[in-house]
Parts: sequence; C-alpha cells; structure tokens
Amino acid sequence: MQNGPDELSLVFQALADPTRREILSRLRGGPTTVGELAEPFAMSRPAISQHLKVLERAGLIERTATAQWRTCTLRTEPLDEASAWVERHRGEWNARFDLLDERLRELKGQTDA
Amino acid sequence: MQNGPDELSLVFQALADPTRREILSRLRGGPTTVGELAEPFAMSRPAISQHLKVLERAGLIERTATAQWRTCTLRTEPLDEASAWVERHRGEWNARFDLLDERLRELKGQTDA
DNA sequence: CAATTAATTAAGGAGTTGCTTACATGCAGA
DNA sequence: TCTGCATGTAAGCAACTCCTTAATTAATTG
Repeated sequence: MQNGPDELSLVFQALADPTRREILSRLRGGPTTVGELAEPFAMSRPAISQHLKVLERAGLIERTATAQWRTCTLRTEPLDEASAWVERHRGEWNARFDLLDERLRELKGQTDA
Repeated sequence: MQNGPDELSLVFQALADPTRREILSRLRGGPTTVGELAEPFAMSRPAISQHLKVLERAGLIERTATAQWRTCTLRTEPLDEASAWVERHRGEWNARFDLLDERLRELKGQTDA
C-alpha cells in the first residue's frame, strides 16, 4: 500500500522507452488493436501488453474491448502537463515564434531581395 | 560493451523523478553547488550525487570543479528534442504549421485558392 | 461442444533504480 | 602536516523494469 509516483513522473517514465514512444506514434493514425500494434515489433505479445499497461497507467491510452479485440486509443491530455514542464524549463516559448519569423523572413527574402 | 539507451530515452527517464525535476527547477536560478542543491531534500548526499549523475548522463547538467566545490549548471539543449517529441504528439505542431501555412499563403497571395 | 483467435495474467530471471552507510579523495587553512 | 569541509565512490539491499514462456480468459465459428 505504498502511494505510487505522481502523474507527471508516470508520463515521463512511460515516454522513456522507444517501444512505447513508437506505439504512441503509431496510435496517431487512429485507434488500433493490440495485434496490429504488436505486429512490427520483434517482441512477444505479452511484452506489448505490458507496455500498454504502462501507457494506460500514465493515462496516455485508453483500451476498450469489442468482441475479443482490445482497441487502443491515444489520449494526449497527460502530455499537456509534460509539455508545460518542459517548456517552462526551456524558457523558450520564443523558439517557436523565432522559427515562424525565420520562415517568414525566408519567404519575404525571395521577393524583397 | 552494451549500447545504452538513446538520448531521448535518457532525457525522459531523467525527468521521470520528482527529486531530479526539482533539482533542475532549482538550477534555473543559476549555477549551484551540490551542497546547496542537496540542502532542501530529506535524502543523503550520495543520493543527490547519484541523481546528478543521471542528469549529467542525459546532458541536462554540467559539473565543473572549483576548489572543493562542484558547481552544477543547467543545460537545456536536450529538452529541445524532448519538447519536439511531445509537441508532435500533442498535435500542436500541426496547429502551428497550419497557422504557418496560413500566414505564408496570406503573404504569397498568389498560391492556389 | 470443441477448435480457433485475441489478448491477458502468472511466474520467473537478468539487469537497473534509488536509496542507505562506510570509506576515499581532494582542497584549504592553522 | 594535521584537521576539516565538500564531494564522490563502493558495496549492499529492496523494489522495479523489461523481457521470456506457459497457462488462462473470453468471444467467434465450425
């Protein structure tokens, strides 16, 4: 009965594995069954199941059962807090706008100069 | 001779601990010695030393020795990649690039539609 | 009902993490 | 040089991670 880690730690920990990141990336294409999800990995089904459990615990996916298939859906809300933390420590909301400026200047340059 | 985890995994893993996140937050106030850094934590010095090693391995801090003090400095570069990953999966990159496209189209004035 | 398919749970093992206490190192000043 | 302060390394331990294979649950179909 130990009280587990905080939410943010769970999210970062979930992201700290290439397989799990790849799973999340693949889920951007839309809800997917565990079988389809597991297909490209050189890893047993149970291993994937366990990765999904970690992602679920972090709130990054939702699993719904239809017949014998479990459909996994991406939930991005937990990433908001993670994003906020990282951006706060980068202190660079600006970088994005710098990029925008750069692209705009680039484009202008074609006509101006 | 095992090849360790990739950089991004190291960064997320480093962030997956509240003590380490707190250390990074404190370092935003400027370079700090290990002793000052350890002071607010209910944890032995070696424990802090080990957390610092994890942060250093992820490239998130730099340690320089001056006399008998080790000064820790925040390095935010590794957060760029982490940020990019998270933003890409929040779907916000898309929103921003949509905005960018819009602005570019506006500026060009001559593209299709 | 039995066989097949999809996925999870169970058990176990090698390696890692996060802490501890004890010891070592390295610099500074009396 | 001896003393003390700042820090790191070593060794040990409980808990957790990431994988495995074998057994289990649950729904579909013959």
